[in-house]
Amino acid sequence: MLTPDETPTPSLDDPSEWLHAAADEMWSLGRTSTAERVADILRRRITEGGLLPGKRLSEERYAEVLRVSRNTLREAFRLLTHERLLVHELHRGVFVAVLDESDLIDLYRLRRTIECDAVRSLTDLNPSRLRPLQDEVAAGESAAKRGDWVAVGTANMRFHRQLVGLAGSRRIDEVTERLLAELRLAFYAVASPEHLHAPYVERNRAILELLEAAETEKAAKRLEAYLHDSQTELIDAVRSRSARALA
Amino acid sequence: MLTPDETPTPSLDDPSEWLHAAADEMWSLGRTSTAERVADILRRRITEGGLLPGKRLSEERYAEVLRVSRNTLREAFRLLTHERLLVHELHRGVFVAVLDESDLIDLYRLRRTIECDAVRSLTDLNPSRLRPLQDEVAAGESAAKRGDWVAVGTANMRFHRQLVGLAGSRRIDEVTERLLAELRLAFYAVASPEHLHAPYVERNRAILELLEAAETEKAAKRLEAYLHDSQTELIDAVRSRSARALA
DNA sequence: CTGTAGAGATTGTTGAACAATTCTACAAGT
DNA sequence: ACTTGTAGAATTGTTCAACAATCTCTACAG
Repeated sequence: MLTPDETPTPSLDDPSEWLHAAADEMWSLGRTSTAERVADILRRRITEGGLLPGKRLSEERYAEVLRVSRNTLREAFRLLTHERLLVHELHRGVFVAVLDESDLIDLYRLRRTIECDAVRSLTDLNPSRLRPLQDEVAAGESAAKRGDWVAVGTANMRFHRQLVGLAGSRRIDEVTERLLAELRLAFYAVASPEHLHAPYVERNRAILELLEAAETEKAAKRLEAYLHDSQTELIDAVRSRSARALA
Repeated sequence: MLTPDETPTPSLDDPSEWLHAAADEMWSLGRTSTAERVADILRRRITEGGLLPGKRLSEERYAEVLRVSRNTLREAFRLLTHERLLVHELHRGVFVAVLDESDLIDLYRLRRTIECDAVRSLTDLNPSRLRPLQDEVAAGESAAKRGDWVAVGTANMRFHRQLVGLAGSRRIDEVTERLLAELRLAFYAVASPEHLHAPYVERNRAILELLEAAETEKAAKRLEAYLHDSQTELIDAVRSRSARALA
């Protein structure tokens, strides 16, 4: 992982605009702690690409705009740091995490073991439990048809989350959750989600159909190939993007 | 996971004693943040069995004895909460985590996939990298010979951490780290570590020797059996312990 | 151009205060 | 005996202001 020093900190985000709407939401909705609500807002802002990797988040500024104390904001920062969306450096502050190529390789490495193992564990699965997967595949296909590539991306994420969820392990779900959240950082950092997500809509369907036919081993193999290809595509995209950034 | 309400909160820990020594350490050593140093102290206290599962940690009391502000202490609590050593309940405080049987099953489930996959990935491994494993096996054997079962337990933990480390993945290492920390909660909650750790000293050696012979698949199979047996033994131990607690 | 000193800015930590919520104990009713 | 309700105590949640510790950046000397 690159430290924020090495990146020319793209600072395209002006909190004074979008945060006002969010600040209202803060105090209307919510039965959780204030820190968690702050974290929710920032998390969404990060995963939706509003806060770019490398950006430093000033305590003073964000505390003021979100109208919470610095202590509470720091609490929210801790939450997001643990989710790896932010990185914290002593006496320097928190930054939106920056993933380099080795991070992507590492993430996919873990993702392959977790997801494939989850699929392989699905012996005699009640077909009704595949329903959420079917829904997500359908959502992805319809989104692709109307060219909504952001929706395709989220449907894809949800498909894989549901897939792992079939294994029925709380901790595996959690690891997957964090994994995908971190990966999203990279997805939103590349230019065209279309090229990145399009081919995987039908591959998800293929995996689903194998599961419906109770061909777990074949499904796992397909998934492994899927993840391999996805990894190389994403890395290529990030590479070409950083090449463009240098030019 | 049981909520603290359901357990008769074993409250055998008196901070006023052991914490004074720790409080000195606080301000002598350390180049990290105060919160992290506090977390280190509490973590060690928990994983070494001084703070029993279910125990509630009062903010006021611990802040006073450790001589840090409540805000800083809460930051430390949050660190440990994310490591799953503590659980936080809104407006009720933090408690040392309590693992039930389903947690143990879940932990071992994840542990099997992670560790076995790590071993299976070890094709053409440089034999010199097995050195740390050999050291830990030796440490375990010598500790067993002199009856130091706590040392056997830690050597065992370190062996498995090193084993996973051979895969060379930062995130897999992290998941393993958290996994083993959480498992230690259960290990220290049972009475006799001897019965629990003794048989695994030689099983670790067997796995090591298979790796030395480059028999990765056989090693993985052995490891899987190891983890299966370890799981049932641990669960039995916890069961008999809770049965005793009821009597 | 390089290195460094010092001023300015930012984070780290504290302690006190008050609000919000939970816990405790006891009284009343069934 | 058991539940229910309700004050009051105790504890956590959150804020604020201040200061300490550390980093960053500018300006200047070499």
